[in-house]
Amino acid sequence: MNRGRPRDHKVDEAVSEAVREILDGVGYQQLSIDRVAARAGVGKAGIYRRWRSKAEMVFVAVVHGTEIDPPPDRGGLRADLTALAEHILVLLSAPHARKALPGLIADIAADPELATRFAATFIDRQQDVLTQILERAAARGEIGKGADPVLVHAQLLGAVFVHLFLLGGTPPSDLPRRLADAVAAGLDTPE
Amino acid sequence: MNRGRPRDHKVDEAVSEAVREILDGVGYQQLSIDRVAARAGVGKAGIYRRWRSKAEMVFVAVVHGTEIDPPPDRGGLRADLTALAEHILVLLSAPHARKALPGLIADIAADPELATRFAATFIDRQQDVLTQILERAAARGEIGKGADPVLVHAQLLGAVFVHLFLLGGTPPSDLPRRLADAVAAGLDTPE
Amino acid sequence: MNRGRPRDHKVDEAVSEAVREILDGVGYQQLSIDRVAARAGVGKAGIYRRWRSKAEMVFVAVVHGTEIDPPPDRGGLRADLTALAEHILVLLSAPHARKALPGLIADIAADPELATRFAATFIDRQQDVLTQILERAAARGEIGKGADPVLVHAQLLGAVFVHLFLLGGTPPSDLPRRLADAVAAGLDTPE
Amino acid sequence: MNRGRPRDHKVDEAVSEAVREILDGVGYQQLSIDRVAARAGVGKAGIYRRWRSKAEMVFVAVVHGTEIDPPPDRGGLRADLTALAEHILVLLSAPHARKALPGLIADIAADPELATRFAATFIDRQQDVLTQILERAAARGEIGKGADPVLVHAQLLGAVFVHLFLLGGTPPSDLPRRLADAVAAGLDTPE
DNA sequence: TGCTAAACGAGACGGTACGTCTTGTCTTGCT
DNA sequence: AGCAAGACAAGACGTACCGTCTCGTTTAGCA
Repeated sequence: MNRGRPRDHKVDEAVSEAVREILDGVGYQQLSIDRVAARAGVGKAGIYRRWRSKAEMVFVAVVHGTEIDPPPDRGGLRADLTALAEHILVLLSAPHARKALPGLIADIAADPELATRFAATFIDRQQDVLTQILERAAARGEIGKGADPVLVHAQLLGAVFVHLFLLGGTPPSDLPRRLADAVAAGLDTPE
Repeated sequence: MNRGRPRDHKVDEAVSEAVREILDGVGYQQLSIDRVAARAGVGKAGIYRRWRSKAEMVFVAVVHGTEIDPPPDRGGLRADLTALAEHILVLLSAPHARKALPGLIADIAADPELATRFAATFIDRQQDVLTQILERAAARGEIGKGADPVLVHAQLLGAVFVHLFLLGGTPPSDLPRRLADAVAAGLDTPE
Repeated sequence: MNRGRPRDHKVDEAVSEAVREILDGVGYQQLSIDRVAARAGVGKAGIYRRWRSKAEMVFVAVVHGTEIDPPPDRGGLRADLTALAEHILVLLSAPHARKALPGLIADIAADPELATRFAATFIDRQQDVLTQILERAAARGEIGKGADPVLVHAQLLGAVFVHLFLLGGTPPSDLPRRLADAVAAGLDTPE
Repeated sequence: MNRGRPRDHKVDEAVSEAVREILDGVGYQQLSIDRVAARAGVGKAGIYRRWRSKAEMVFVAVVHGTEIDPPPDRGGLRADLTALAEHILVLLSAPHARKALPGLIADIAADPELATRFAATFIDRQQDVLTQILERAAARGEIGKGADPVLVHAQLLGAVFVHLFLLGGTPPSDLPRRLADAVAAGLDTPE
């Protein structure tokens, strides 16, 4: 039996929207629960009822719905990897994500419970996709069977992350292709 | 002409030590300027006189002195890359660094002036080293001349970063070697 | 015509009991509507349906039923006044009252509507009783006719209040008698 | 040795003034620490550094400086008592006091430490004055020596309190004289 | 027996205030 | 002029209540 007044979905939406607006405006560090509540026209209790912390709230507002589709077969390893790298780059360079990610990752790293959730929703999906890509490539005979999807994924995601958040400027537009080429070249001679 | 009392080097040392102790103890987010001042037995003004922000202070205390030596030639591309990856891994997984880096990167990303300094002290050195390594390999004929040190460096650093801060656990001990192998394999065949 | 579900008397009782328990436990300031509702196993709406505020609710739970009986003639002014002072002392020093009164009076003083009600149920009764006592004493010839019941009542009630709530400790057990003596002495020479 | 920046007296003054303005405006219950800080242009920390609670802050702002002077001899018991009653009435019916006292007394009653302080600054002074008055009257032969200053004070203060805070309206202007007469009459005849 | 209306417990809603903590600046007396 | 100490204004933190509301359920009188 469902007791009590049910939660109002409008609150979730208003908060998510306010989070994105504030991220765009002043960034993650200047985003405070008070500010989000005021902007969303929502009580602070309504936020704490849903999320344990600022990081969790932003995580849901920014990362939610970024699930990757099962990757269409583009006919070859390089094309598949390019598509995946492109997808990662688009996710991470979306305006909200770009503003939120460094701070969000810092808070996630300090909160094991949230880290688990982040890994499950974000990392694992991409690794799964990569696993499929590598299996398809192996089936085609492009590469051997020993390729480690975790390592390859770390190279792709890591390289995009470094470009976006450590090198500062806009990454070169051909980054996904060049990255996919480099990674694929490292794979195609079966070890 | 130098007027007034000269700065006391003991302050710098006491602060750096306090920063490292607090990082070890409670991590970057719980480290506050007040706490550092109290722990170091130093006035807050003495800290603000030296550093503009918590991020800058921690940056100096943690990243300072991590300059990489000119890389000894280990005789081959893979060995050189393994050594570099190993170096990066050691830097990033040192206890203080591991505690500080996610938060530090977040604050750096939000502070352009500091971002420039971080890039200069940390990123550029590693890229320089990598440039030397790639030039030596090209001279040996192991690879062609077109290799992009920025991209390769992003793969190395990024992959280590992802393992340490997004995957959570301890990275496999052979990560540097496997990473170097993968990257080198991507370079072998002159494009 | 009485349509709809009638109010459940158990709610009134459960709330009154919860109020008294919480007063005994943590006092008036820590008593909140939420807490009473939770303790009584009652919805907050059920409370607000009956009382406009915490003060009103506590007022009913604590002061209710403290109506004074028509005062038996004890044969003399001093005896009558002692009985009244004793009655007031007992009312005010009952455990719940002692915990509730200072805060309750503060809230009553800030709420004119409630102040009216409090005066009618609490003050006026005592003044009426005192009026009877003074009239009986005048009829006996103990005092003249000009005695002001309001002033006398203020001395009695006020002195008890000061002892209980401003002097802190337990008032001396002979307070009612001594107070009645002093007040009677001030009356008995007809002015 | 006095280390650190000394407290700024302007803060004390600004807070006291803000407290009085807010009391005049909206009363004790609506006076919040946040509101006082904002009105005074002062940080909340500056308030909590000085006072433990709202009650303590208001107590100092409202009751401070109400110390009674050593009472001039007005030549007779009734005149002395009238002067004292008048003094008490003036103190309690001053605008700030009238707004603050009910709530303040409630909070004081719930805080033993503050109750002690309140008794010492407010009650004890008046009792001392009354003791002198009674001793002078005894020396004049107006009354006996057994008069209890505590009881007499409770009658005076209590009666004024009841008039001001329980009866609601403005007390009659001759209240001090009539009260002094009644009390004096109760003392005249040495018991 | 079914219908309607109000009361029921539960708990979410937008707000306000709490008391604490942190930030970056400022002000002492001492060195 | 640098130093340690610590006060300053500002404002965020997470919690607790406020008084209102919205659920699904229960209990009555009326049809």
